Amino acid sequence: MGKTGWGLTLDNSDQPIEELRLNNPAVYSTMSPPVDGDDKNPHRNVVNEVDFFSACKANNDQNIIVVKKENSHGTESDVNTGLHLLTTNSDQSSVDDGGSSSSEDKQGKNKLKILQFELEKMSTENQRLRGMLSQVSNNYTALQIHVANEMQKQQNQKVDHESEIVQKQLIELGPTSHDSLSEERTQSGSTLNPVELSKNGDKTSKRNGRECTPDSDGWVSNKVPKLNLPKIVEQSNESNMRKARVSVRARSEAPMITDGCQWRKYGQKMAKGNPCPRAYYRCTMAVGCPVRKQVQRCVDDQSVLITTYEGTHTHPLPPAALAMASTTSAAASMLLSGSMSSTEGLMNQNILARSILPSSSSIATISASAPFPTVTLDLTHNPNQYQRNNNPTQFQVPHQGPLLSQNFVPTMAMPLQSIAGDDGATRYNQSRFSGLQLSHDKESRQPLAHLSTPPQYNKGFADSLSATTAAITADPNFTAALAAAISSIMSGGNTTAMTTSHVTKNTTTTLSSIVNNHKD
DNA sequence: CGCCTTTGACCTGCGC
DNA sequence: GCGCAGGTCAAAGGCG
Repeated sequence: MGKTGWGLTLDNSDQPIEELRLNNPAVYSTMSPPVDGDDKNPHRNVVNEVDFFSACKANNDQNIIVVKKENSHGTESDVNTGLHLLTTNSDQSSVDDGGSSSSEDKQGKNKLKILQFELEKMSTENQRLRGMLSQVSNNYTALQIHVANEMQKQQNQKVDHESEIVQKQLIELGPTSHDSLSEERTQSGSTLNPVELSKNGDKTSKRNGRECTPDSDGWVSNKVPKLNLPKIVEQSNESNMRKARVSVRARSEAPMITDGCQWRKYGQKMAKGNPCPRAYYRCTMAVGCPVRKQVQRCVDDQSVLITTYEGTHTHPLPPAALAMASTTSAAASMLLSGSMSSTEGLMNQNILARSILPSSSSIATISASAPFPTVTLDLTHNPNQYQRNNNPTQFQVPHQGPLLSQNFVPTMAMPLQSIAGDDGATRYNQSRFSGLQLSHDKESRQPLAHLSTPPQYNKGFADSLSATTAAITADPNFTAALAAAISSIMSGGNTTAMTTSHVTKNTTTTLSSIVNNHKD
């Protein structure tokens, strides 16, 4: 993997010029052929390499001029210049050292002006990079939702196909084999006519039927007629979507975390073993949106709010809601795709672990226990403490035996965390993931109270993507993590939507360079 | 007046 | 079959 040393940090507006001087030569030393002092004319190449963004051409043209001056003095034979303007100025001053004091003043003023100009230029560049990062973030979350929807569509088609085959078999075999086929369908996890199910007194079939039939899941009203087979097939997919749950544990004094969506409370129940009632909400941002969530305080630590999301939004989401929605949607989709077979499921859980919970500082638990596969994101942990004891680049599948070691690819969990507080950087430091733990028994997972973060951190999710961007740009490590995520995803083949954007592509190049710089 | 919350009733699945 | 628990519905009331 070739290193690209784009040395600009995303939040360098306040940085001294010296840092830029140190970093920028790396860009040219790595992204363009080495420029020797007496080369014919490397500047054109340099410009081409620097020209990440078309809008930047004017600035680069400025660079050309300055670089020519630089080399014309011949004071730095091995300068890989580009933005190396300070060197130019110092060179000039050194040439004019023998002049009068007034000329020194002029030189000083010129130097100052050039410095100011350079600073402004960098600030502009930085702002543009921030904007692009924000756009990348938006694109990525949108892409996540799109992928989730596509996966759901594929599942729908698959189940529809199975349904057709079953219907053909029913026609061919006649009514006598009807019941046995129903049983087969039940056990294979495909759709089953609930009327036939009710005929079947076998308890095993009944249990399977709960997992596979639409009426078993609350997405579809219990009172909905259940005789129409195609409808049931359709509903079954919907209920499949609903089965996957994403649970978020966060400290909050508020009765409900603000995740950018509008919710309507439709019920409240006392759950067994918990003195705090469980509240049921459904999304009201669009009519018919199937997304629901349950909110309940943790029995062991009532400052911890457990929010469980189910379903996928069927409507456009505001930026503030995209992070959470895409996270839950992706988690649900991947969990569902992972439920196809045990091997595939395990594999997909690994993918899930990487794509949903990878950022390195929160506990994530995937529960495969019935009736609903659930991913739990634990945002209540102090990442610094936890990271001392857990290698953030590894995650475990306890029931699988050997430790599966993988490099994390931070993705969706970061915007999720980033909206979890008021101050971006602080929020991130307090809530970023500290590790990943996969478990097949959600009941056995105990909250780690000793790792708690201060309760004030999660007074409510700030519903601003700009806040997310601020959090990203404020922390270079976070930036690197995000860069790794995006560049990894894009280089890994998920580039269909992203490559359509020139800005996005360039930003990814930039971000991947940031990652490499951080690795160094 | 419309939206939201509250709350008791109801339905369903599951264990015994 | 019965009871329990989870989940949902819908009427009633509150609030802006």
